[in-house]
Formats: sequence, C-alpha cells, structure tokens
Amino acid sequence: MPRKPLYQQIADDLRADIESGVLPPGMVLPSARELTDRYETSKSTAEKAIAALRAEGLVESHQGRDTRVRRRPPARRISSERYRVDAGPQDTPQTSFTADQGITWAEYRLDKVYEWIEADARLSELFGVEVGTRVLERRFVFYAKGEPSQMSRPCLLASDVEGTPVADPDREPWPGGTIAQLRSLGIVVDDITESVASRMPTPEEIATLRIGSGVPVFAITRRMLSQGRVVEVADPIVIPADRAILDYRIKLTGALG
Amino acid sequence: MPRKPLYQQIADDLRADIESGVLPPGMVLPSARELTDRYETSKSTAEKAIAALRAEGLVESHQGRDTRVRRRPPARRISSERYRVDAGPQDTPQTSFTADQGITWAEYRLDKVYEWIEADARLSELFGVEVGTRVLERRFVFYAKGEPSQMSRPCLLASDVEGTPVADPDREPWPGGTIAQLRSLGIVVDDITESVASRMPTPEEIATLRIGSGVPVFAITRRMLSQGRVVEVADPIVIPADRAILDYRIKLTGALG
DNA sequence: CAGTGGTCTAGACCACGCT
DNA sequence: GCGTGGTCTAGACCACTGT
Repeated sequence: MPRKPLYQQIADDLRADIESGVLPPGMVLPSARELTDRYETSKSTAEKAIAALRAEGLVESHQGRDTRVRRRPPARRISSERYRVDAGPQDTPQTSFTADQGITWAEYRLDKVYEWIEADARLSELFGVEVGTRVLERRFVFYAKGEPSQMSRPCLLASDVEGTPVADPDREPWPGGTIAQLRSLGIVVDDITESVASRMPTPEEIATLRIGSGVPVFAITRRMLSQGRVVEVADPIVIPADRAILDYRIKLTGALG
Repeated sequence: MPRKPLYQQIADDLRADIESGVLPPGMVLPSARELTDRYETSKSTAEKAIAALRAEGLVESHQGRDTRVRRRPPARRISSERYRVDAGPQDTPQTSFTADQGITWAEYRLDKVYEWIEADARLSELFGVEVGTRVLERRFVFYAKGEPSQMSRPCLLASDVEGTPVADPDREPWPGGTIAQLRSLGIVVDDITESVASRMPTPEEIATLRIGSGVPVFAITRRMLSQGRVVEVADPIVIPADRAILDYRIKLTGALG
C-alpha cells in the first residue's frame, strides 16, 4: 500500500481545516516557509500543496502578501425567467442582463465588436442554414459595476437585420436586449434553447473576465426561435462559474415538447 | 515590461500546437526531459508547464508512459425532456438515466445507500419544511456500462414514503425512476426546478467518478413539485462536465412562469 | 532494460506589499 | 527591511510501462 505523496498530505490537512471551519473564508493560510518547517520538507513541496488547493478553487494567492481561503461570492441566480423582462420604462431601461445582475442601467456597460461573417459549419448547423450564409457576428463583454462578468457572441442572420438599426453598433446597449431588437423588426421570439457546458477557461477568458485560478466557466449555447425558425444563435455565452447559478424550470403539465 | 515565466512560455507553445492541430487529440506530447533539453531548463520547470496544461484539462498524463492531448469524449446531451420518459415496457424498462445515456437496462447499475435523517437548514429550505423534519436520504452512484458517470442524493419526505415500497432499497432501480415511484403513491410530479452550478470536484468525487484532472463538475440542485408542494429534493446531482451537455428549453408563449 | 511521469531536496533569486 | 508568493536549478530516487 503506497503512501500518499507528502504534498498531498499537506493539502489534505489544510483542506480539512478549511472544510471544518478552522480556516474560515478570508483566513490567511500558513505561509509556504512555515509549512516547510512544520512538515520538515522543502519550500517547493509546501508550495505544491498550496498550488493543489488553488487548482481546486479553495484558496487564492496574492503576490507578496499571503494566500487565503477563498470567499465564496454570493452567486447570482440567473433564471430563465429573465427572457420575459421587458425593455422597462424609458427612464429606467433594462435588459435580461441588468435584471439578472440586479443592477441599474447606469451600472451597466458593454464592450462590443460587430462583424459581418459567413457561417462556418457549427454556426450554420445551429442556425439551420447553409454554410457560408451571411451573418452579423457581435462580440460582447458585459460589465456590472465596472467588473467584467460575462462575455458572449450573439449572431443574427443578415437577411433579418442588414440595413436596420439593429445592425448599428451605436444603438447598443438596447433596452430589452436581443428579444426587443428582433421584435422591432416584427420577429417575435417564442422559444429558446440553452445548452449548458462547463470547462476550464482559456487564458484569454481568464484575462478578460479576471477569473481566479481553479474556477471553471459555463459555456452556454443559446438559440432563439420564432415560429420554429432560428433567428439568433449565441455561441458561446461564457460566465465564470463562481458568480452564477443557472435556474431552469421544467413544466410537465400540458402537451409534450 | 516583465517577461513571462519560462514554464508559461513552454505551456503557451504547447497549447498553440494543440489548438492549431500540430498536436491532435491522442498525440503524445514531448516528454518532460525532452522539453528540458529543448528549452535548456530543469525538469521541474518543464513539468510545471505540463502540469499547467493538465489543470486546463487539455492533456492527460499516464504514469510511466507519456502525456497525451486529451480526447474529448462525445458529451452526452442531457435534455430536460428526459423527465417525460415512462417506465417503458416490462421487458425493456428504463429511467431518465438510461434514456439520457442511451443504454439498456442491463447496462445500468446503481450503488445505493438509504438513511433516515432530519432535514438540516439547507434541505429544509429547499423542501419548504421545518428544520428537523424526517427525510429519507438516498445516495446513488450511477454506472453506465460499468463506468461511474453520475452521483446524486435524492431525498424524499418520510411523511410521503415511510412504510411504502419506495422506501425499500431492494426495489431500486425502479423503472421510470423517482417520478414513477411518486406516482405509485398517488403523487403526480407536475413541475421541476433545476439549479445548475459548476465547480472543481472534491477529492472524493474525483475518486468515485474517476474524473480526470482539469475537469469541472456540474452540481445540480433539483426539486420536484406536485401541485405547488416540493415532494423531492436532489442536492446535489454531480456530473463530470466533460461527459455532459445540459439542454434546456424555455417557452415564451403562454402564461408567465 | 531504458524511458517515462511523479516526487523531493536544498538551495537561489526576483517582485511585491507592508510597516 | 523583511516576509511573502513565484520562479528556477541540478541534481536525486521511486513507480510504472513497454520492449
């Protein structure tokens, strides 16, 4: 029966202290040098133990200061009911994002890049159109109170939006969001599918969304439908998983699917 | 402008090769010793680079053999439509799990532990009952074709199930699953809520579900309701995120939620 | 057997933050 | 200045794999 590596022993001890509350959130962990003494080992080994806890998302290290037990930010609940929000009154507009985050229009900001592209294999399959179909690709980074909290790539069919105000980047953010944009064109979204995946973030996502180590992201593919036709594809929507819980509701009464 | 650490440089180079297809899935990465030579560094540094890719879920290391680019297993789509499945014919029974996984009853196995407990703060809030209410706690590990693929802790109210066949562990697996069990008691589930979170797995989950490093898990809290009353709480349902995509559908027509 | 990943040491230096 | 986390070296030994 092979003995556990020492760095795992150390990590286990610290993890037990965290889970038992001996080391509550926000508490400073023993420094790597202190662990080196306590376990009579080398600094590298002590740091490997801390690195393991970091990869689990349990602790956060700060250059030149210390490493602490991560505080679990109160995760925002993202409900599928958000799609029912209206544009709101003219003086206090809103979108599904502001409703989700519980923030006001003034605390909301958006980075945006618009580009006309041709649908690749994946996009065309999601839309249910031919490869090469002309599509308006929009890339958004959403900020709540200055903090980046979500990024997405919502795409619309050129045949629906080209030459309309919806294709004008300067009109964004648009009260009521994509659903309101489409309604302004006479397209009523009546059905939405969301496919939720989860994975570790790419380096780019870590930088853009300021994601801590050991935190996965939701990668959601959303489709908006109008009378059975796909009118919008957002692929992906990326949300750091420590900041959100996705709420869905499944009604079993009534007709099937 | 501070230069990037060498181990990150190495990781970046390898990551670029993976993403560009120079190192396709299944391909063997250069060994740590080869990287040591190529970058004129020490073995520890080369291994730190590989460890970083492992934490991202990009590669898999095998003791004494090599480390390879991870093959993305075709993720199973888990649709909310699964709750509509019936018990199936007597000779080919099914549950929502077998339907999801596309496996037969014979390929399905279940580890189960039953215990009568008193609802703690969280469970009582989810059920909407007093703290201390008597609850049947069941812990399941689901296997598809011998591979562990999901674990869950579905709880039922003692006042609903005590003394009934549903409380008998030997009756599990039950064709049609929890919904069929409740229906056998005259309780018709008409509404389900699912709250989806994602995080890194605990060591216990890694061992039980054989989760590769760098792979997060979905942690889902499910509630089943009957006429507005919560009749089942599954908290949590744990699914390795590299094996599943969760599909949800949001109908915007009809009455508000 | 040789090659691999995994662990570990006993040092070193750097950048950073706080006092 | 001092303690912190972060990086790095040049070795060592072990467990494991495939030939």
